[in-house]
Amino acid sequence: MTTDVGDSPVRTSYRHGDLRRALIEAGVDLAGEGGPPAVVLREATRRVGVTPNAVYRHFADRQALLDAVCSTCQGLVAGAIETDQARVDTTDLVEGARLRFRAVGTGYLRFALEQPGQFQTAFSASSDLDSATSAARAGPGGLTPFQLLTQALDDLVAVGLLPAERRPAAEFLAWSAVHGLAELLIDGPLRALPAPVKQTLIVRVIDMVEQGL
Amino acid sequence: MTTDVGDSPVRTSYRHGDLRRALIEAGVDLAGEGGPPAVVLREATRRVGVTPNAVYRHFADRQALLDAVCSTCQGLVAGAIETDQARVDTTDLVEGARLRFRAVGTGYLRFALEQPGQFQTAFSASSDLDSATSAARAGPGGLTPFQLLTQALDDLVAVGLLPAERRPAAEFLAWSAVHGLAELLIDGPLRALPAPVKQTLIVRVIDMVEQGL
DNA sequence: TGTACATCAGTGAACGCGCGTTCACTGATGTAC
DNA sequence: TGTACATCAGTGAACGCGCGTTCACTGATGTAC
Repeated sequence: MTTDVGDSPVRTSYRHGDLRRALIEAGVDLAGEGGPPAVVLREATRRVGVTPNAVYRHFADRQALLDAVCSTCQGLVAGAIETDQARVDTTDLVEGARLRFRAVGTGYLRFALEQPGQFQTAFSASSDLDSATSAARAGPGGLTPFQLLTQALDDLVAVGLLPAERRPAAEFLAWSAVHGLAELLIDGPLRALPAPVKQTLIVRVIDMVEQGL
Repeated sequence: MTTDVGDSPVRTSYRHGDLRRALIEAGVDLAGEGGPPAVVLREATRRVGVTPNAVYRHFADRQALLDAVCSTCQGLVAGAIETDQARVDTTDLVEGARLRFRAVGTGYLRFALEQPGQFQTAFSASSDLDSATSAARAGPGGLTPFQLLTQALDDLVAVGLLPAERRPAAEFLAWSAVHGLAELLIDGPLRALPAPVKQTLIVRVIDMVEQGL
């Protein structure tokens, strides 16, 4: 099909090389364009340049491909959170913990706005949050989005910003508020708001979580 | 097709009588079984006992039917909120306003748990929140869910429980937290939780909103 | 009160579409001798 | 180093399915005279 710059010809269609990964990547692209329902098996094969039935060498069925795509999208969310956390620059331990906690929210929401389709896919029906069986859900740092949130809350307690008795279930309170805002901003009634207003809402929701926790 | 108990025979298939309403009702049932994608035009006509193309006498296309179903589902959510608000029984004006505010959250979440598919349909992509053009979104009291929330917040301010300077955009903060919890409980990672634990989370999220606002 | 007629809500048949999946196959690759 | 062979990742053709939608039609209903 094509040849390398080097002297050894490389067939990209027959013996693809890494068709499994290529299909997942195509699926992630599709998810970005239209969420989970857009992850269409035949379309993924079209983009990779392969016959539809080739999928079945690597996945049991369409659902298995979709599951892999969901996990990968969750890993991308984790990466966005890690990026925001890495930007925190302070020597103050307490303030550092506080800002890294907030970065979970900002990273999560930033990704939701930048890649709404992939975001929705990441947290659609069938996906787990922290199962250790698959590393695909994790970001470069090895943690899933949910695990990053859990750790940030543990750090808040360790540093004295969150009373230990309020720690239980705190991840679900924080997650609810931030996830709900994401849904309203992406899909719901707030989707038409101008970007700066959206940013203001993001800050205010994270404020509310910080105070209400 | 069938006859009434009375002396006048009633044809239920030909000249249906109120096919438009019957199709919407079938659509709401379908939404309850599988959310928006389950609102399948042909299936709705099957349930009503009518030919698929009969739909086009009453709706421009499938999307128009789905829109009507979404609005109706939003009206059902409004009804659930009104029910919870009606249960508030106190002569204390301040406490009454506070409890009716919380009832917006409990009614919303109660409906989400009881009718997840209809809930998701109510607030899916294409639906508005407060447009006055359609009364279908309103409950028996004539207000949409969003309008009920807005009013409850206004009452909090009137009664002195919410400082006026914190009023702006408060509906979006409250809505985010409650809506997010609904998503996590229905569709997301919390869907397998036992019912009592879910109830505890509901109370805690509403607490968080009340304190964080 | 009776008859002629226009209306229009339904029918019946058919369409093209893209989907996921299955079948028997082929032929490049890596391995054993 | 050369040859025979098993493996298995891909092909090509086809399937049945249910969907939304369009067409020309029919016949019960309500209205005008």
